[in-house]
Amino acid sequence: MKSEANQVDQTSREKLMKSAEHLFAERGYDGVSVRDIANDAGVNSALVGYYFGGKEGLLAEVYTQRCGLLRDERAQLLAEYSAGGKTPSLEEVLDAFITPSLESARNGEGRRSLPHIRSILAAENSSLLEKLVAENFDESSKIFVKALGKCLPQLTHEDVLWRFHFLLGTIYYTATGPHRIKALSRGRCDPSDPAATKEELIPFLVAGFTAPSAAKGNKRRGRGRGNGTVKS
Amino acid sequence: MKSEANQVDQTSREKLMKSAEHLFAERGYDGVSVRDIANDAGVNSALVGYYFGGKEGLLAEVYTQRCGLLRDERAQLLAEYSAGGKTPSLEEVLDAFITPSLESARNGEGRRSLPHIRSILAAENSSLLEKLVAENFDESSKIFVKALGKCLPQLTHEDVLWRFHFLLGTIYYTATGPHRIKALSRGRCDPSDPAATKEELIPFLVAGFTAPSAAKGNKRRGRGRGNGTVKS
DNA sequence: CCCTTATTCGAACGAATGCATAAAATATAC
DNA sequence: GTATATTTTATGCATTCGTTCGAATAAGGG
Repeated sequence: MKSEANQVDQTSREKLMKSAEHLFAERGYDGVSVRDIANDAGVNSALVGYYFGGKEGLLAEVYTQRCGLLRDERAQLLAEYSAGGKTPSLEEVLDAFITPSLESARNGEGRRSLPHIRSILAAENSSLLEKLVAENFDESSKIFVKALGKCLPQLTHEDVLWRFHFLLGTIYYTATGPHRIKALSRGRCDPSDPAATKEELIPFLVAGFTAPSAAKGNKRRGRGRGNGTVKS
Repeated sequence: MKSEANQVDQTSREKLMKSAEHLFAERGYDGVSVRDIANDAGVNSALVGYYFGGKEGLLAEVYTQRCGLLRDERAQLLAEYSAGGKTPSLEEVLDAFITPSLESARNGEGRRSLPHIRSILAAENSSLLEKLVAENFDESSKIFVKALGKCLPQLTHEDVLWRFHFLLGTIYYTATGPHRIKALSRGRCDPSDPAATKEELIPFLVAGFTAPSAAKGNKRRGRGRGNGTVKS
């Protein structure tokens, strides 16, 4: 036992990052002061400047680290589904992408913090965020978009991108605003339950992704209304 | 000519609300000061206290007004689709719900501000937001959930709620984080174009909503994986 | 032991915040 | 014209913000 980050023996730097992640996810970037974070971590607030150069640096560090974990988990799951050179099914690709997002509770106790932080920053601090996203996520996204495209050869690249965008929306909203559906359903739909969420989300997404292409370039895409009308 | 809110003849109150909507949507609640808003509106900052009782009151006023407009637009579209006692199709219900969200640019020039504001508040000021949402939206949501359920009798109520939740995610994320897909597609997918977004979103959602039920109670739900695997 | 380096701490800074108040300006009524 | 009510402006206040600085403490090598 080398007492790395086992339990009690955290360095001040680690304490700060942990508290920052927690508080940023809970109250947003502008909603939390450096003093709040340092207080929650039980260290002096000047350490934020010492270790991270300032509040923004602390945020960037937290975000980058979290992104790395998430990205690795996703890549590993995708690799498992691709074992033996097999091409993963659409369901499997979606599962590999979604599962780590819903269960990002493993390391420490960080509630589903990354998507939460991410969606907060999208609004509050968009300039900094865009840089962080580009640095940490674009590459990972491209891998999954490619995997999705391989499952869906009948779609244009743009179709896949659009639907990937919608997929992101469902994930982020599930992390950000779970209260509304919980209230509407009187507690019976609980987006904070990863298993239940996945059970509902995957079939929804599979069907959405396999819908006929909507690209304009697709001259003959039969539409009219497709099967839009449901027998009622 | 009563010079209500025609064009140039805005009252200071209106100017404040307009600027507040704009700035809140752009930088978040904590990210904007009362002075910023008043400055942008070209009026004195004390008017915020005079007219709205403070910053929170201003936000509540903006949010409530915007919600009312959105709710009315949605209701009107749904009524149009229900003309003559006919039951609207799934596509039509979705269209009635989505279109006003994507095009909330009409009044003034407010970019798609409401979903943006909404998603910001979800993180920043959740206590105030939850009250506002409950006051302004729950009733409207129930109407659409009911309309959706009528289109999808084979689904359980919980299924419909879950999918409605996913639908909200796609809308909010489209309003909040359009940059990522725009960058990934090198500008060819533009979520700020309502028509293009709808053309992609509606087929995706129709397919997702008509997917077989995923409810656990539904013992016999037909196929194990549906058409999840695509011919490749 | 001393000396160097890395950390931690308390205090303070200027700037910006939300809010309240009083005076000035304008409109309205008589 | 005068008095009253409404709207706008200007200013001040107490607080909090992120950051910086110098001193105090801990750690380690010679």
